Amino acid sequence: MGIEGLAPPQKLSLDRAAAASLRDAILSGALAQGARLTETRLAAQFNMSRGTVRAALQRLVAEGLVTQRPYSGWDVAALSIQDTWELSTLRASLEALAARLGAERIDAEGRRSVERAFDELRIAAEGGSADELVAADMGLHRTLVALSGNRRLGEHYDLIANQVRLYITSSTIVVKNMSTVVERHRDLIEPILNGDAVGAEVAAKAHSMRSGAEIVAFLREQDRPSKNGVTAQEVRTPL
Amino acid sequence: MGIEGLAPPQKLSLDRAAAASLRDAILSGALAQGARLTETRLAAQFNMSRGTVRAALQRLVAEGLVTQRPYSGWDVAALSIQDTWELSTLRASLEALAARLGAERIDAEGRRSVERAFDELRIAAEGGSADELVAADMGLHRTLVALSGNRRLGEHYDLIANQVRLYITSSTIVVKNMSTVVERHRDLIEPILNGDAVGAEVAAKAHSMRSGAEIVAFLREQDRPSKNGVTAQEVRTPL
DNA sequence: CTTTTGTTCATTGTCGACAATCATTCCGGT
DNA sequence: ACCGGAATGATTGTCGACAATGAACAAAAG
Repeated sequence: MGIEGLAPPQKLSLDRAAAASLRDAILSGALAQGARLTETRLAAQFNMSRGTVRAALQRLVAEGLVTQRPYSGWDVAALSIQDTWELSTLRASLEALAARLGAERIDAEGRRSVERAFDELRIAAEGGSADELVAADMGLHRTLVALSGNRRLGEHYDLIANQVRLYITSSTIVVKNMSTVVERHRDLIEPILNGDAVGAEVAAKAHSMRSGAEIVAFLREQDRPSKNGVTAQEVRTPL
Repeated sequence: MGIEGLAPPQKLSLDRAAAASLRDAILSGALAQGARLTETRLAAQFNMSRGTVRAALQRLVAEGLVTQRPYSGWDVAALSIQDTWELSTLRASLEALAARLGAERIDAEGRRSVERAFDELRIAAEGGSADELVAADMGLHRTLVALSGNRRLGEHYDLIANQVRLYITSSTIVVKNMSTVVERHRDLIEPILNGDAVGAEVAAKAHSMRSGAEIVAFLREQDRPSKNGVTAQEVRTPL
């Protein structure tokens, strides 16, 4: 047994670090959807070789945050309304699966982790910023997915959740009613905590579908002409 | 509108070509699970630079067919029984979703494509080889997924289906009863062709879960000690 | 003999330079 | 003015060399 509470100083390889930096920039909205990414410029900004940023970009392609057009360039992924529908549908399906599995195998420690995440959400809903609320929301969902005990499910969920974040942060969706958020998540976690597998599955699907439908409705309402990333604004804030 | 069934002569970039070659070798079983892959040797065999094979390997990592151990090496993915369970569960969920969506929006052309794929399966079941049967089976399922109209669902499904292929081909699972295969798939496609969404979802989940359970049972029966890729046999046939 | 430490070697990580490709621009012809 | 095609510039694709790292082995201490 190692020394308690002493994590190894994880040294990321350069390309991983670069990928992390780019990922943050994209998910925070600093890099707009559809923005062009050139290897040379990134290499200069990051003080590293082009091959290294190339590796980083390929990682992000695998995550669905960047698209590669051969011999032409790399773009920050631009999501159409069709894409948001696809992502919402997929997310609902995966969360429903996770909820069912989680309810089947939840134990004392699992309950604690869920309740802890739920408390964080409550706190954020009362006095936190919008960003904190979004973070707590995603944190709770991630906790539920982890509860399923299915590592691959978690991986695929992360991929999708990250892409969902793409348009959540970019469009700064405001939550109408803070207390509603808490209520909804209480309904979501209750059957899981009770070990009610089918109830959890139903609740999770309803929860995800509703939030997905709301996002799609919000984007439709905006009626922005960026059906396919036509806007392609440049970088909002420099790296 | 282009000429029917005439795809442009896609010249893959070198790293894509290398990735394709490696993918084939892995999925065909020529490269055993857990086999070590060294950049230098592959570069020599493929007559290309190390950086290029590196890019190819990274693609395969994203597909879940290869694992990367930093500063240490690349391995062909080795799946434990836990992994097969995870993959089966995920696949079942995605196929159920696809079946429901497909049943909701099927049209005349969709019906034709499904029936065509089903015919191929029937033919393969009667007079084809085992490989052909597996290919037709996967083809039918892929057709159903495409029917959902959800591109991302297709992408995630492909990732999982490829990993499933990893242990299907490696363990050469033999089908006991050819006619059973056809029967089962008839039950699967019938509600979809009828536009029965909930029936399709139920049938698809049942179909996938059963096949997954059978595979897990088969692997358990084999009781091979490769719980975590400990076997790590070398390359069976040279590239 | 076991455990720890030092060393060597194979392999990955990173880099800068050159080649292939694509998008644009410019020019001549009509 | 309009259109086609060649030149041009920018960007990605590919390569070989050097540095950093980890794993296996050997040596020394207990």
